[in-house]
Amino acid sequence: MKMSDSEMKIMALIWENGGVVTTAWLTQRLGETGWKATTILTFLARLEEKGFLTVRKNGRQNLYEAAISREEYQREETQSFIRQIHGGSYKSLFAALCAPGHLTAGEVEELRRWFEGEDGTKGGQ
Amino acid sequence: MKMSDSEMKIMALIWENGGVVTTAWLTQRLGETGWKATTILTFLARLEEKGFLTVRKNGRQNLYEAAISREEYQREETQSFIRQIHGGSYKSLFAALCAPGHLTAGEVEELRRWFEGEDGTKGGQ
DNA sequence: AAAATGTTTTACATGATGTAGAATTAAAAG
DNA sequence: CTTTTAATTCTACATCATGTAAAACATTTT
Repeated sequence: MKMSDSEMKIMALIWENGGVVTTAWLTQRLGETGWKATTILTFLARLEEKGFLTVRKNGRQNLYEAAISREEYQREETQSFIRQIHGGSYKSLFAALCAPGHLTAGEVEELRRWFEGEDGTKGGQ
Repeated sequence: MKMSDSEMKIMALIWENGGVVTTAWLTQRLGETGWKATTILTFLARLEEKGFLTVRKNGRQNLYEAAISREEYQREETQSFIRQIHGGSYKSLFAALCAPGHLTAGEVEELRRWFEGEDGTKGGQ
């Protein structure tokens, strides 16, 4: 299940916050979007339906908490992306990354160094 | 502009073929999908609208040719993916790839070796 | 001219997404 | 304890992408 752009914007805030958030807190942070309160609530409800958030109540207020970490979501999306666009081939992905005009030589070098430090057993940073 | 799954299936055949294809050829290859001729034509028309195919006529037949290579499409999708899911960070992508349960330690090692051979100036694989 | 064949138009259902008013419910105030 | 207030849930709807294909149209063949 994928997040829409709007849903992603909300999840980004929740992930950033790192804990339980209230609608009020979110609404305040989302002020610049111009979204009405009910619009935000709709997105939150959909995020719960999709399994990305858990909701519980405190009095009449809702408390939301991420049900998946940003890293886990990124991992899942990355796997799905490689399957869809690169036919499941990591090499195809790497070739795309290394193509001229995308990663610069310097960036490739940086990643190579980073790679040398990887042992494949530790998780994302 | 993105390709839908059905459109992608068609493009895969065209890319595989490497040259100009006719509807008849495609219809034959797409036999197992069970798509009606007009359905295929609809997908082809949409692929042209989206700029992925060029069409020209030979008598009453249409001739289709890819307007973008598979590699170029993969590059564009990869860039867009990194922006959307990893906030533009290559490191975030790599961290997701190296997370336990995705690439195996052996695959990481293989990629690391492959990376060492890269100089960042040459194109696809 | 008629028939066959390939293409273009038009159509429509379904589902995702953005958007938010209405209705409901629960807490706070009086 | 009743009325107000504030937060949430329901319901609604327009738009767009997608899958699907019949109907209509245009060319060749026969």
